[in-house]
Amino acid sequence: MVSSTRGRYALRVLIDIAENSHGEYIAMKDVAARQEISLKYLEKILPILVSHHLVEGIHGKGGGYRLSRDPSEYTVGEILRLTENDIAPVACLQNDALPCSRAANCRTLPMWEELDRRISEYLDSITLADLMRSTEAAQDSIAASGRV
Amino acid sequence: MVSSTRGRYALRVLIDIAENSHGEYIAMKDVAARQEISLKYLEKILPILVSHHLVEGIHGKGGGYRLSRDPSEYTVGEILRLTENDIAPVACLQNDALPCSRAANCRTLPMWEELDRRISEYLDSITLADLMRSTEAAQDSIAASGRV
DNA sequence: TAATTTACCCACTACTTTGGTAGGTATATT
DNA sequence: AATATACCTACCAAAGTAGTGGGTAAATTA
Repeated sequence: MVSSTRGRYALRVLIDIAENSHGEYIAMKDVAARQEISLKYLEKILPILVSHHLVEGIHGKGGGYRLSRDPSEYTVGEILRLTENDIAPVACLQNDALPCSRAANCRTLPMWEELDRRISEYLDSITLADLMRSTEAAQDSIAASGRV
Repeated sequence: MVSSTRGRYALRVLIDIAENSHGEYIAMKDVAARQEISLKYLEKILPILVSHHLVEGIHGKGGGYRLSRDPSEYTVGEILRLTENDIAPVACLQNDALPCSRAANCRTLPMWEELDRRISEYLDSITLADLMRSTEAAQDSIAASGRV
């Protein structure tokens, strides 16, 4: 699994903040309701985003979170690398992997490396701005209208 | 994780059989020794390959396994789909996934679908024959020789 | 026929990750 | 002072991973 709920929820939260805010702070209570994600679980994900300066949070009434940058300046790859343990497709390519004594003669390693490269390349090519307002339904309606 | 040890070992076993056999049966004891994988664990993986007719096994002295087809007729994607629970990069695209009520409005689903498509396309484009004799070392020596 | 070698089968276990929940504290606003 | 919010720590249930142990069945060889 490249992405578990933690990474996927992180993406959805950031998109929700981007879509519902124009600089003001958004309460997680509202995001949780809109995204149908438990508030308690969101509270475990947000500190990761705060500590890496993807969002800024303020306490107290009227508080919440806002993005630190423009949506076009976040890539999906960056967000997943922070929230997932590792996005490598196989254990031997994970950051904490022990060196493998068979690596130099491994018949499959070059393939895994190329797959890893392709996954990263794709995820790094997509920004939060690309994801905003993007849905299957929207794409279908574009297709139906002939605007393809 | 796209591939756990089960799928990776399955690939290595099939490559080992392909490289060390010319039609005769190869004992798992020997594959286990060459690949440094526990024989007991291999014995859990092979029945999966037998039941899907990727290999044929015979009992008794001189027995073992051999490939059912030419190495060029196995794709990595096919092998991993049999040995891994699922190679989808996210839970909502797995075969046994429950329908998601948010799918039509999900901002991230099209991206996950495209990622899934790219992973499958790549893994389906590589055959066992491609992997045989392929190593980093071999690629390095090709590069060093200027034969790139 | 007996011994040996191999595939094959079933039960069990230790460990890690995932996806949460519970209950509270700190901080800011009204 | 009351309220609303972020933030923190601990805990838990379920599932998946990566095995091990202890056999049985079938084929070959001596």
